[in-house]
Amino acid sequence: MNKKINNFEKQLKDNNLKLTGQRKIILNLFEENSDKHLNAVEIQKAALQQGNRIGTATVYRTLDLLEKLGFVSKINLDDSYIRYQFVDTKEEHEHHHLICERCGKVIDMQDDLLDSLEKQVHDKYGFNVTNHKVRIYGVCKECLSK
Amino acid sequence: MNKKINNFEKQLKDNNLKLTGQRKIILNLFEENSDKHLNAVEIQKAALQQGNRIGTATVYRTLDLLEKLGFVSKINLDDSYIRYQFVDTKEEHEHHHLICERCGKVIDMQDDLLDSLEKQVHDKYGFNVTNHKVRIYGVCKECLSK
DNA sequence: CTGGGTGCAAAAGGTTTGCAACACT
DNA sequence: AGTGTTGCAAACCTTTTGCACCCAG
Repeated sequence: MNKKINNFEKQLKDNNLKLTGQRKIILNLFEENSDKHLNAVEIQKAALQQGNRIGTATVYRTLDLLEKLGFVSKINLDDSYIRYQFVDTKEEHEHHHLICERCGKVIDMQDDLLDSLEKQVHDKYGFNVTNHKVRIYGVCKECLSK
Repeated sequence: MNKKINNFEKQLKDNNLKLTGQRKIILNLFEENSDKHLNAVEIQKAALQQGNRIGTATVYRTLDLLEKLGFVSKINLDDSYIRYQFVDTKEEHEHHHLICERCGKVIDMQDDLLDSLEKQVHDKYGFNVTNHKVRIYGVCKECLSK
């Protein structure tokens, strides 16, 4: 229970940083919305709905911090926002996203389907792969059945 | 020679649009820089270097237009710009990008390595794939050999 | 107590929009 | 001639920064 907060507290201490109320709130929001892909504005609104007013600059600075500490990762859905998503520490690479072109839903895809691709890219381009970001567009199951 | 401009002219006519000097200049810039991934500011500067002053709004509106007509496609390299690249009409999907984390170079990758992936995604998520965007991060051949 | 953190408001950076003048067709 | 297009400047939207005040350790 709240292992993430404890881990967070430890990492902050290790870096001479402080566990503030605002940082707790934002980390908790990510925990509660681990299926979503939040941007700064959405975080601020969500906090406000819980009765917690957090300044805009603080939200942006906290997002930077959480990313640097590896608790969230940036994702880009081409909508002019920088979005963030809770990181599952078990994942080796970032996971990927299926984006439905009808309803806009974004489905997380855990599979690491690109292992074979890395070898091909290395052989053909002499390129040493460290990570990859994949967005797959199409129509989701629900929209297909309508 | 200049098949692209002729095709462009035809498509514009079909849509009751006009072939203006600015549009020609911008399309030519894409042709001359088909290996690059230009943003609006870069286009404007490149035009100016050729002695062609084009207004900012015109650049943005022309990029929208070229994208809608299918001559260029948006690509996102996570650098806060909307970038565009000349579309090779022979390609079925957009092509993908290898991004070197040392020198920043972006290499185009024509291979459609993800055909098998589409089937897997369909079987597992009931998701009907229409397109995919892949960015692969790592270290390029030149940087590796240094 | 003291250095890191917060909130405000201003600035920055990229893109979009309104409008009068302009130029393809 | 007439409609689409341009350029300017202002507006917009998201993110960043400076600074005085605040609070966790």
